[in-house]
Amino acid sequence: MKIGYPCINESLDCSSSRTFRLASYSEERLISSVEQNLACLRRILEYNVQHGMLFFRLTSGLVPFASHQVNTYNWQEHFQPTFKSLGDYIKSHNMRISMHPDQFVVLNSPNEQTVRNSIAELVYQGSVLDLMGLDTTAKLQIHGGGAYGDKPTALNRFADVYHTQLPEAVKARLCVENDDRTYSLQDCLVLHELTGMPIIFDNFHHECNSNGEPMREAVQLASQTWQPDRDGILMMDYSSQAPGERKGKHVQNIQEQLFHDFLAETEGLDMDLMLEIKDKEASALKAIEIARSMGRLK
DNA sequence: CGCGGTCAAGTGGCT
DNA sequence: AGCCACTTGACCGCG
Repeated sequence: MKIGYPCINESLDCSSSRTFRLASYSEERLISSVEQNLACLRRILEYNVQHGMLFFRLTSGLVPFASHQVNTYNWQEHFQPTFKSLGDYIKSHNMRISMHPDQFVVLNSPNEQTVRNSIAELVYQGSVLDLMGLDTTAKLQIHGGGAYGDKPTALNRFADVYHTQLPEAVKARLCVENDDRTYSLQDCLVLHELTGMPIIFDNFHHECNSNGEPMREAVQLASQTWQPDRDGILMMDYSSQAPGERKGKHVQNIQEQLFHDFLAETEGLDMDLMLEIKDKEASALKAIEIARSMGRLK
């Protein structure tokens, strides 16, 4: 098991997602931002290794406007050595990496332009992992998208786009994650049947939106969609409800008892855990201690 | 230098 | 009808 956190390290005084407004786009600004982002990413990865956190989600903002038409610069070539070096560091420390394209990536949108933009974004994010030289256990996770009042049709539209429009380099990394209101684990299993994509399982979304499967059974169902030699072991997002807040809001700090209970419930199941908790590495560090105390982590 | 408005992009649930 | 949340705030102009 590896444990990590997404995108941002709050202990370090740098961000790996520096950007700028579209109105102030320039090649110089782009190059300067990417340089700073990759330098910060290096520091974050080093911090993670020092603290035993071997699962990390790269921010979508590493390369500003990477999939926007304004950006015609060949940043792939310019930064290839830097990406390669980062990838070598990741591999030499046996880290697991994911990326999570944001909510604007909707493969089953009825709007063709939205689909085209979504594919361009997936190509960008996949190319970051490719440039790093990471194998296909490094994943891109997206949600099922909208239902548009007719979920079966929307699911089929997703599968059609998957088969007819996605490059192989994206398909090799793409995973679907159950979301908290539209596409439950069962819906994702349908998508898995239609496409072969593995399912990234989110325990908190499952608590918000499911068909009643007990947590252990749900983890096992998702785990079965991962081909070990192609995909690696199950990736999971872990979180819990912020007490007193509206349903679906992520907690600020890890609730240690709930995390302990989750590990007890999933004993013997292999997975890597991404802690989607607001305070980032602070909770990831606590989670690592708990997992160690339960013999789930060295 | 701190604050508030705004920023490439989508969708659905809540108030 | 508009706001909010979502895996993640950061930028920019103004006082």
